[in-house]
Amino acid sequence: MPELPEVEVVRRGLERWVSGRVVTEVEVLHPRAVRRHLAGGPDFAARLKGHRIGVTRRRGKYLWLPLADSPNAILAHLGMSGQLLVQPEEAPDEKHLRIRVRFDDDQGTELRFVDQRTFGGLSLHGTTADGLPDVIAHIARDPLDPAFDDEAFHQGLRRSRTTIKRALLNQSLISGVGNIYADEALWRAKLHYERPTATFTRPRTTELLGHIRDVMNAALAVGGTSFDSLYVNVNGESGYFERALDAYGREDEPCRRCGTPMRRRPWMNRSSYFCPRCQRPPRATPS
DNA sequence: AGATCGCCCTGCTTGC
DNA sequence: TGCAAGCAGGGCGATC
Repeated sequence: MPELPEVEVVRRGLERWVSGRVVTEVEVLHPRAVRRHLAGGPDFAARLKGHRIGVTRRRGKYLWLPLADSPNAILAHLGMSGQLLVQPEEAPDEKHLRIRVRFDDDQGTELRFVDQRTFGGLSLHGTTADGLPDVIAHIARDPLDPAFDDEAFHQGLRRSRTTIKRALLNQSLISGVGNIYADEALWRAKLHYERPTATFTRPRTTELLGHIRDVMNAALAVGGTSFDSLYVNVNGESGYFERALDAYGREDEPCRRCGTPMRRRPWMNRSSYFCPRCQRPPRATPS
């Protein structure tokens, strides 16, 4: 499932292949794909028609395409299974094609939103003074944002009465970290997912942030290659499927540091993967 | 008001 | 072999 690095790969692909083009027609093939656009599919389509796409932007796992000639932006979230594809117009429709956007030029390609599980979607929103779609004003900056405030994040951890993995998945504290990268970063930092955040020292927070950035940048480096090719460019798959993971999905496999079998624990209706030796649980907390 | 939990959705895997 | 349950899980709204 796409997390920050995969979404950034998609953003770059859209910047290369979609920014600057003018929309002529929008087809909404599944209402759930525009459920965040409260006025509905026909309104979504009508309000895009004739507008030029600006430079794509991203925060966390959200990306958006500002309309160059209006104060609005197309907001996109890929959810669990969403893809934004730039396809030849004559390519057959994908099985789970939800939205099609056509352009007025001679490039011969169109933008397609394809999403099997329909957790993702597109919607149109007004933007705040800094260009952010108004409905994601509560989403914190992500750790790859140059303006991310490490000290504010640390103070946020200290203030919260929660545990570290919950905090990492709280998109209003830090955005772009999902279940996979949370487990990867905690493994690298040798931290158990149930560690209380209130006792974090500044060096511990700094080290954890470093691991989060390292693992994201490594994934981005893999996914961000071969940007000349349209195919690799816009679906982001090359980075996603070849990603080397140290923790996520490695139940019963040896820890790459100490060889101890990795464990999986049910957690918040999903799973946490960790090394029982490298990542000791806090005292008086069931592991 | 901050923290937690249920729900949305489909296809693949697992187990009886 | 067939069916049902389990699992994947981000984000939002309801609830405590």
